[in-house]
Amino acid sequence: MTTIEDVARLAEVSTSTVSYALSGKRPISATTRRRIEAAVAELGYRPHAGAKALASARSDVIGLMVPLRAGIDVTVIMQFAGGVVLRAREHQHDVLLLTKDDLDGLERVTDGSMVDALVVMDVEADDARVPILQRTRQPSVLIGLPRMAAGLSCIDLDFEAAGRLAAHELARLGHQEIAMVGSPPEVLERHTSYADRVTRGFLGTADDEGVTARAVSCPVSPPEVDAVVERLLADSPGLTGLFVHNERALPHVLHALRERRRSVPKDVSLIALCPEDVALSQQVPLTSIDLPATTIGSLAVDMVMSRLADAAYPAETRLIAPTLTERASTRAPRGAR
Amino acid sequence: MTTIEDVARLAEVSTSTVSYALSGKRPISATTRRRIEAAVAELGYRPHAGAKALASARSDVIGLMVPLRAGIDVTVIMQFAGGVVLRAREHQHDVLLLTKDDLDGLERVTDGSMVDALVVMDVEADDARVPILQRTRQPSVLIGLPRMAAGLSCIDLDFEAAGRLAAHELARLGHQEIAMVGSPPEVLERHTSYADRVTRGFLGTADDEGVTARAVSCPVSPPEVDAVVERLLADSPGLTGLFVHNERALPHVLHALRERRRSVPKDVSLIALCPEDVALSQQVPLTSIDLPATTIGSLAVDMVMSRLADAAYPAETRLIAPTLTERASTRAPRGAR
DNA sequence: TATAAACGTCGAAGCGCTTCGACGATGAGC
DNA sequence: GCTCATCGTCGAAGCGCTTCGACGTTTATA
Repeated sequence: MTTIEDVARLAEVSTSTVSYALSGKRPISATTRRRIEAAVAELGYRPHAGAKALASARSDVIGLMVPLRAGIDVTVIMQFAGGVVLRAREHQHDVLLLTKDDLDGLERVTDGSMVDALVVMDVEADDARVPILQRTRQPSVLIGLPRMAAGLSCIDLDFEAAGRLAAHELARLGHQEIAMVGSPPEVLERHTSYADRVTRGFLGTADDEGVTARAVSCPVSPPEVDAVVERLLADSPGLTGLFVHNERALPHVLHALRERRRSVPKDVSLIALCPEDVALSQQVPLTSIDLPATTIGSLAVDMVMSRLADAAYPAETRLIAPTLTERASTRAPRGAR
Repeated sequence: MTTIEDVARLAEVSTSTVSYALSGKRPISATTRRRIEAAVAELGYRPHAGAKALASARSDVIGLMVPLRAGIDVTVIMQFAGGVVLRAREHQHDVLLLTKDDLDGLERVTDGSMVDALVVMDVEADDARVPILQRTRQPSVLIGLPRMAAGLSCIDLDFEAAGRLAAHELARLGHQEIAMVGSPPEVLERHTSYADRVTRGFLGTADDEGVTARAVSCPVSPPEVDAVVERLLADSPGLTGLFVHNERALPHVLHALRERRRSVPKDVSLIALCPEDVALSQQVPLTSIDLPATTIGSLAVDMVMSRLADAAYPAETRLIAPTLTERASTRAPRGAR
């Protein structure tokens, strides 16, 4: 292994000079800097991460807590993670992968100074991780909104606004009876914050606009989705507008409608809340509200880096405004004015 | 931050004794061990990861290189990653997330001693990472088979056997004209090793069994999949058996068949090569060859840990035998004997 | 032109941990 | 009863890096 001392010897300077040249924390003359850079290149020097962490109290690693049990909207998770990793690299940081339920792991990496900061995904209303995060030295940002988050930064799509937007758009098109197909029961039971919020927004706005609306939970297996759609159509014969926030059920919802001879968008208009590529890879390109997971991941990293750079930087909550893109799955209902 | 010295003071022993008690590398009397454990618990002591890494030349972290650009079989990737993380924890290791194409990152974490070992996913025939891995001190295991892998361990599903198994099963059922719907063109162009291997197995065995077979590449967007199926049916009017190794195209293949009034399995038998939950979440439960991604991820970690524990442990290549589970998407063709 | 400020570099002191060698105290073997 | 290994513990020497204070040397400032 080549050390900073090797570099110093070859460049004929002291190790501290090498350190300063590399970190830029003190001015170094152009000529010695060049000599040092040459030595670094020649030896292929890379600082030892552990030594650096020990001496500087910075590991240059951020922790990312992901729900890793396959199943829940894998696409979304991967996009978040992708955004986080990419942006972390731009900030010269690596990413340590932690699983959502590994509370002990969380304490291990914070108390053991493995990570400088944390990004936490899939936050629930009363998330067990929140109290731990509140008492660690490391700044963290939650993707999602817990009930209580004093001192913690949060970021998320403004799901409530997304629900409102969907209801508003369906109402605007003239739909009088609409419904939301939401998250699987497990998710709702955990009170994963976004699920509650989107429902509230949807139902509230429908109410305001004088439109009949309901919201149903929806599992993800084809037969169960089919049953949900069956029941929905039976209970609401006049249903013409659907808002689906359930990535995995989405294709099966479309299939169930097709089976029942309900054409999208002729008989039923459908708005999806999902990543753009999911909306585009259905049989019909779906009018959708984008879930900009990559962007949110990147922003989460930016936030946490700001707090790392400046201890006085305040905790904040950011809600990303939803945008709706009209595609081929919505139109005015038959006989609308 | 509480240090080993705090623990030593409270337990009234030297720091080295604490270290030995915690690592178990030297015998410690039961009484002092108890005192130390009590002190550790009372202070909530966690060793500083950087200091430990510096002193012991072990970071207790393994690197995981993942193709993080969303798109390619997200489910599979997540399952691999899940298996890796879970098993790594069982070996007292954390996981550092690296992206596939970050070659510099690879060198940074190896040369900088950030990781003790590496698990590398989505390996191509001539993977640029292979030479780097060969010259690092850290052991690594590749998920996939590169053309040349001297000194590196590899593990993967035996994709060639999987191709053979699929062809054999279709032939056994009596299908005379079969086809394989394979990976997207991008994947094939990169010579991602599994794609080549599965095709070879499929065509070879079909040939041996005297069955007409072909293999086509297949993109993932619905219209493109539709076109592929269209062409396939046009070119092979007698086609009754299909083998699909393309998780993202899978639902659209099923849809395209349905559109053309080809019932599965009445008119066309279909075998999928994908994770079990994907096979089960289609409209028809699919006869499938399982891609045991979680298992492979776990095994990869076990392999790399063996090499870490024992420098003499040889590099090896392990191919997991495929298993086929019959479900509702296959049967003998009409009028077969 | 004298004087303070900024520049460029060095040496040394840690950061918190592991591990080697040493050393007294036991217990076994004969 | 004496030797010798083993046990249990300690002290000290690093691991490779950052950073503080110090100390010439320039360069501006008046």
